[in-house]
Amino acid sequence: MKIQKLNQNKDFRRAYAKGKYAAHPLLVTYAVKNRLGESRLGITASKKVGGAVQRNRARRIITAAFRPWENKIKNGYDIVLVARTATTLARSTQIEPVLKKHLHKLGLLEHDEKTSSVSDPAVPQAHL
RNA sequence: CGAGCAGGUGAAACAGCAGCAUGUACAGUGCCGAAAGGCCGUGCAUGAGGAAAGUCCGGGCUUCACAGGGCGAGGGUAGCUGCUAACGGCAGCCGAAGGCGACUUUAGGGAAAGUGCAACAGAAAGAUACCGCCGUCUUUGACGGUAAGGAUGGAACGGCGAGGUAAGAGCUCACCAGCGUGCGGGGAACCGCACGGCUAUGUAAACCCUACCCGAAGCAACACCGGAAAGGGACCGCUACCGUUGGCCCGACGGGUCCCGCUUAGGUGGCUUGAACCCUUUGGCGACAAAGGGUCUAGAAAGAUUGCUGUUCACGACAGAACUCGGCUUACACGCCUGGUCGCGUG
RNA sequence: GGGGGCGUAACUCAGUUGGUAGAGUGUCACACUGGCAGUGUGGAAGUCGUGAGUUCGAGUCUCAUCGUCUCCA
Repeated sequence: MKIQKLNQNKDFRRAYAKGKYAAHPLLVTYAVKNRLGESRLGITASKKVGGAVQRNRARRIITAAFRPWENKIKNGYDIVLVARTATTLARSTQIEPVLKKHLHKLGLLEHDEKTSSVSDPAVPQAHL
């Protein structure tokens, strides 16, 4: 199942206002049901994250972390992934467990196998 | 060897796996569509910067306005000569300031066209006598002369010395500074010399004057496709039926087709071959120009070179194209190259 | 991507031709009251976002820079 892109401002605002969310210093995930019969994904990095270089990097890391889960998402959801300041300093391998935990918590995976609770990875420090 | 000056250049490298965008080739009688075309797969090629940034200037391009010329308003620039498509940019030179020097910095036209302002202080801020000095008289003062001295200030009829005088003063003279005229040099800014009257404060990044330049807006421009709801025009019909107005009749409106058209969701183009880049030669002090040869080098639309692993080193700064080009300004870890200068030592 | 504005006391704002920076609210002290509120009197509080330049002298003029708001689909 190919995930569509979410690009309308009204859809983002609907996700923030009505959706369920899960938060972590590296990533915030919002999810809300839509009536399209397919799922859509939006990734945002606000100006608070940094300049264009930092925001592009944050988006790329989150895209890379999301790729393994792309085919396992339930249909009919709008998902919004929000980058934070610490995301710029992280690696995609550190983002992925956070995303997995969030997807489980929000019930977005098709085969909801019972996983052992994932421990939060440490937030990277600035000098790394 | 040390210190310092100027210019140029690079912007970590390599390998493996996975992945993204564009172009191209091939394949499936695959999927969507009336069609044009789009989507899906595999291979190959290409894929951010010196500042891509700030948006401070100047162009290309597009739309609107506009016959041509003049005057005015508003804005900009300001030594001279050149370079350039153009510029407020660049090069060389001149003047001024700084440095032992290599060299650096410089909004650097006009204040005798006019107006304004110069707080406080000071007698007085281009016009003047407060104290002082000198002279005269009707002598606790008045009048006249005087800018050498005091005091105020950022700035006070140029500075300093000598002569001169009642005391003084470019009144006279030497030197310096400034202004004007003449001669000589230079392409010009300007420089040098001579003479003259001895006078004019500062501010034009205050108004202003002089010379030159400028139509406005910007790719979210604009063009095309498409065209919801309302509206306008033309034609058809003016008959039947229905509704509204009306007590009723007549009449009016609501009808159909075509065209125009504001705004709006969406799509396509604009979108990358260009004052382009690289090399060589020639001309020029240089900016740059000319000739010859070679190359095609991002073009997205929520927005593309990234994730993970490994190796090496100098251990990686500032930072991400969005129509495009030439500059300026600002940010920045380090490395390399070239040419001058000063000091010390040795020959 | 491209236009336009605004930064002054803790807060909200004034500040005409450059010449000692003000107002209201708040805050502090004192007085009126037995105490509080309220009123009155007096006081403190400012690198004028930052850095250069012009000028004798910049909140004001010029340039650069930082932050913030807003408009254009």
